[in-house]
Amino acid sequence: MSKNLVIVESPAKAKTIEGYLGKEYTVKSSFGHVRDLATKDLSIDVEHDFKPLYEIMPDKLKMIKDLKKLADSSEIIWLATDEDREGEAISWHLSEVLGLKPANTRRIVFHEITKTAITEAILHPRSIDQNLVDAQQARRVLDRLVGFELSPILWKKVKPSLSAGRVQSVAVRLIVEREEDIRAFNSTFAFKVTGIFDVENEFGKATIKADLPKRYATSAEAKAFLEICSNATFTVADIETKPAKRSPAPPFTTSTLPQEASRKLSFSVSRTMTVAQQLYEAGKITYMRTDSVHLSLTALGMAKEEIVRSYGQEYHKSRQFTTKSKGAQEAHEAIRPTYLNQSAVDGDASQRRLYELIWKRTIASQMADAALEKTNIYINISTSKEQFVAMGEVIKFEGFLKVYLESTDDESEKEEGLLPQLKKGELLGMNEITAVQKFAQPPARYNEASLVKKMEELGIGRPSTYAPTISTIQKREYVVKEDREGASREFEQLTLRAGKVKSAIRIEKFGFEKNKLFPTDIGELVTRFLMQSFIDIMDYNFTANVEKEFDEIAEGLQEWNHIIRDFYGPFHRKVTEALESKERAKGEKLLGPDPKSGKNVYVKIGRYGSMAQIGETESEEKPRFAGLRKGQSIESISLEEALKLFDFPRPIGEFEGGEMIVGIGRFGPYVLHNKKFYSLKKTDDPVTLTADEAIDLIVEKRVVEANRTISEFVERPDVKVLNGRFGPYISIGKENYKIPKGSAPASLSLNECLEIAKSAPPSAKKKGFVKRGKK
DNA sequence: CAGTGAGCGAGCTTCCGCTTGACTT
Repeated sequence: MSKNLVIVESPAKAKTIEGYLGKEYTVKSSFGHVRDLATKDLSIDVEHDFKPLYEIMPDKLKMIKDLKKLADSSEIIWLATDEDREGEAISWHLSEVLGLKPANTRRIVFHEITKTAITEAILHPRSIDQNLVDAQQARRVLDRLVGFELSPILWKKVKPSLSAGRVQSVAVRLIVEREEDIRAFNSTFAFKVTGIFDVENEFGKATIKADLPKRYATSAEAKAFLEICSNATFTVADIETKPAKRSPAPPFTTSTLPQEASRKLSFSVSRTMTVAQQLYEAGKITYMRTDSVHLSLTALGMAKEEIVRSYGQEYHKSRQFTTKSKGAQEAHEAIRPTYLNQSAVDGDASQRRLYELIWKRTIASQMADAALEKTNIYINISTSKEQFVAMGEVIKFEGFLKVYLESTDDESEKEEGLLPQLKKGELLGMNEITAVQKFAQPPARYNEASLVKKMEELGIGRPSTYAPTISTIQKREYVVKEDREGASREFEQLTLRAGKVKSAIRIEKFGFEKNKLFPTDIGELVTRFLMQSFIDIMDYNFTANVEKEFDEIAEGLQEWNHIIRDFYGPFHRKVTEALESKERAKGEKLLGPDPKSGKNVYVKIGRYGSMAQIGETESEEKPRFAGLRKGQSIESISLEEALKLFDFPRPIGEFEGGEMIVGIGRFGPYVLHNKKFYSLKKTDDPVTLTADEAIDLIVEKRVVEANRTISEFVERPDVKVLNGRFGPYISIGKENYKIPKGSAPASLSLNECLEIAKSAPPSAKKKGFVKRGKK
């Protein structure tokens, strides 16, 4: 048994550190938090200074038992959790549950995982900072109070199983409000004039493209301008060149990495985080959940060496960036390769690509500025006071651009290249001038990565929760991520060529969206509901404001339960008020009368989601109901579309003596035949589906079913080897089992199947192990 | 997996932040 026990948060870190410390030290990890508020009810004694009721998390019980054994037999216990609020709290909870004594307990922190940093930390231990721990308790208690008092209001007043919280509700609000802005957006237009001119001088022949800074509001004005140009001469009025520089972006954090991985690699936020985790565990990159852009001295040194070696001294420039985001805690470094001389790693394609991105970004951040030369050429029009301007950009020294350039979300980036050589006063030949009707763009919808960016800006959520929060608001069906078809519109293009102005009407596509976040009916309804009664919690600055209070607790200027008391009083009154006074929110909307019956047609939110209704709920005669289909919403559905929903179920013919009926169910449109259900394909339309198409569906499914069974056993009809979505598996009754690698599924005997089932680990679906956010 | 929606009432749901696996049909 070694003399010293060191406890860190992550097992990967523990492994590395153990190597640095030698055999006098055993290094273990806590796997994050070990104790939390009990899961049942509030678990906060509101009457007695908000005393929290803590409980060891069920999946940590065994680990704590093992740690306790080790701690009891060690001379000194070193608590080396992260140096931030949550890390301090983990150390405190550990010392409580392990029964550590101050005499032989040391709290240490280090900022980078190197032998020097760790030995240095061991030389300068301190004790647990109770103020910082209290700031964390305040954070934890506040989140529980908000979440567990708001959610039940939604269950009663909107729909069961909904949730609300300090972070998720504000994230949903961002998406709802962006959608409202887009709906309210009035697309104005203006005519943009561009000229193409011919150049012919001692440097050769070329063309030059130049824009008119002035835009014209109407087609008539644009046309008048082109006509003025038709017999004008064009001369170079002025040539302006000025040097410019461009600097590299800071190294990655948990917010910027998914943004770039989304833009450059089309990764979702969760995929980026999963792959980054794999790289971290393989020792390839530093920790991936960080809000810091700081690089260690070791990293700076490695970067310099690599850059000088590969590109030369003049490409290197040492930079240290400072973190600007609200509420950053900086317990870690920026995300960077562990070894900067490795520009590539082994692994699957995702790992290699993400690593390359991280490597380039880190290296570029330590490289020299790019030197540019910007050129503006102004072109006079003999018949007008307006001027055309051509803009060009030439790279004089690549600097960091040799390695990496950050992308932007704005796709309409200007390409500014090299301009032909010209002289002041030179005459240009007019090739053509166009005036194109350009529509203004509405605000852009969020995608996952840009939502993370916005949340970081507002200080909402933490690096470890960005990805889970995004999946929570989708699982609760407040938000959907999807593609939407755009629409087409006409625009006018006027062209001046050979002295004549011609007008053409063209068609452009616009509004196409891919993988964007849209609010659902329920998301909009819940946001509206919470905004009415809990505007302060929905405020974009709520988190930033409470963070200031937590900081005061951390500095010892305030008692944590006083802060909570001041918050809880008014908050709880509003909760009671909302429960007593507010009506059930249904988001009901009247679409108009049903032409057949004359009764009103409504859309509203019911227990199972959005639905349409014909007739009144209060009337003697029961109303008819029909669920809205996927992609339809209360906000956008028309009366005609709503009425179509009542055409189901619809008989469409017979097959093998049984009637076929098309219907729309919870899982989308289907055909019912002989008590069996057949889902329609995405391309099939339930309104127009014919009997022949339905028969195709039935036959097709039968083929799949026939291929599903690999083997059956006469002795045990409940045991089967089947083909599933994830490959072959064994099904016994209602349980399914994985087939171990190396055994051929088709040749498994009944005994072998039963053996596999027996030795299989127990199902993880037991209570208490269901992951957050999953249903 | 499969067609609900009124109202009654049982018993359930829910937060954020720190960490990894286990395992899906």
